[in-house]
Amino acid sequence: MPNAPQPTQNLLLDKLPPEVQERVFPYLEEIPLPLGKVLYEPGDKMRYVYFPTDCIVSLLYVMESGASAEISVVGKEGLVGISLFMGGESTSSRALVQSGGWGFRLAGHRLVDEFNRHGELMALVLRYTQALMTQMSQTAVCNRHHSIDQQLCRWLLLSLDRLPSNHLVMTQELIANMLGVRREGVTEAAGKLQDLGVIEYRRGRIEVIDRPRLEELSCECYAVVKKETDRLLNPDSSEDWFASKKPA
Amino acid sequence: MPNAPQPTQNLLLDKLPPEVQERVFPYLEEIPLPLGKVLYEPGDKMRYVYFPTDCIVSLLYVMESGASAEISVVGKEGLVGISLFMGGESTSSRALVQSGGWGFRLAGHRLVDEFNRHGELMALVLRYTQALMTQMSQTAVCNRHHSIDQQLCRWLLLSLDRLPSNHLVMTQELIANMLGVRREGVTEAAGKLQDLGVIEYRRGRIEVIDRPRLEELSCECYAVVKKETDRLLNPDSSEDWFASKKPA
DNA sequence: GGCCCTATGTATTGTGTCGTACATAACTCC
DNA sequence: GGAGTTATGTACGACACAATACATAGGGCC
Repeated sequence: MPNAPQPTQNLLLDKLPPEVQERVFPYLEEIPLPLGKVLYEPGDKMRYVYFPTDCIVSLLYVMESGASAEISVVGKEGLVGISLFMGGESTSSRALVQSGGWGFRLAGHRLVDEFNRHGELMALVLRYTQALMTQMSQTAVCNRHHSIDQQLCRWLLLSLDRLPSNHLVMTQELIANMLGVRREGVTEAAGKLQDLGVIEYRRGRIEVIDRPRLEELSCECYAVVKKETDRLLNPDSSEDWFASKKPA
Repeated sequence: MPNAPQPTQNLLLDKLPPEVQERVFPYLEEIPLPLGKVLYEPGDKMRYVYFPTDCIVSLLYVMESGASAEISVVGKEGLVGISLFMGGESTSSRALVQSGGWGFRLAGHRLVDEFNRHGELMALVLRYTQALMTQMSQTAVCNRHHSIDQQLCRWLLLSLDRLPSNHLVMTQELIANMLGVRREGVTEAAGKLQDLGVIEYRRGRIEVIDRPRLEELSCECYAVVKKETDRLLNPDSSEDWFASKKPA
């Protein structure tokens, strides 16, 4: 984990106009977000919103049986805790750090105060929320219609977009929990991708070698989410939203 | 279809404070929403929002292959066209009338104007949007983990809550399209429910006989969505939100 | 009443994933 | 370096659902 992150590494914070940044940034707290940290549980009244810079947070639902399924992921393009400004103050899902790193947190009432100014922050976080809904929708579609092989490709691509390098620190067991499938299913799918030369992995680490091929092997779900996120959050440019602040 | 619906049959419109109703209601247009009508296609810039009174609108995604999957349903508890105030102006899904009836529509700019007053309407539609997200999330979970039998129960219950009586005018083929499964799978699941005395059906019509039993047979997904919707939209009361305006 | 269209019923075969069990290999820690 | 722990590999039977094919029956329409 590189230290001393900047708030502007988070793409939402980066995009705020200077006067909003002046109001908000003094209250941001730099905070480590290690793998496995739970930002909130179902029903928890939220006290903070989190702006990831180089980590990934999964929103997932855990069933009565203990089985789980990932609903969406949040990285540097977004924020965790939308229910604070949506009005619900809690959700029925859990927010779990899936890839460790850093982020900034902001007291809930500070965010709500700025939201209530009805300015650029409000517009931005609402558009982000719509992008998140697209991701949730497509997760539902993907769970219904696509094979584990395809879903693993989608998942790797979503993760890759949110990370500064082309490797993930991640066990197959953890991926299986996210996708809501058996670990053995992930082993088999990952084995195929390795045979094809698309990824290379060792214990707890996956490196993506051939990203274009990975996109070909993925179902359409990744592209739908990516395109819609670019459209909603980066309307002025056809450029890749995630790449726009990627460190060299 | 009964005619001459009142705007207040839609629970969101009903819940608005009188002064907001006075501003908004004059611009509402009563509109028939027959089975199969498409309110918008993916990417369509929305011109109206729709407030169903006694019909059900499905938000669904249609894949390149032509296969489809329902993301969520909207009835008298909600509105169709949230992307107007979320800022995206379009979505990647299709809105299709799944059970015919009536509703009211409002020009998009009228809704946005009222939303921008930052009053009760904004708070209400944002909370509704969060409820919709819960439904989308749970659809993803349900698609991953639950059997067709369980999903059919969930789907029947979601529909029933939004309809004025205990029967649905609906072919098994249509249900299969919504759930994203084969029609034969629905036939089998419906046959089991009929054998159990939970429902009765003939060509294109399903009557729910034993709703409590249906809730028992359903997966937890229905209850999660129901409880969260009640919490978000009916915070002052522990009463059933959907039943609160149900005609006798 | 009889015809036709469409909704529903049923059967067969194939495939993907699950549940389970166990083997092997990599990394850690002493 | 060796032991223990954890991640990954592999195999086998069971099952749910898909794909396909075709039969039957309900209800509208002439």
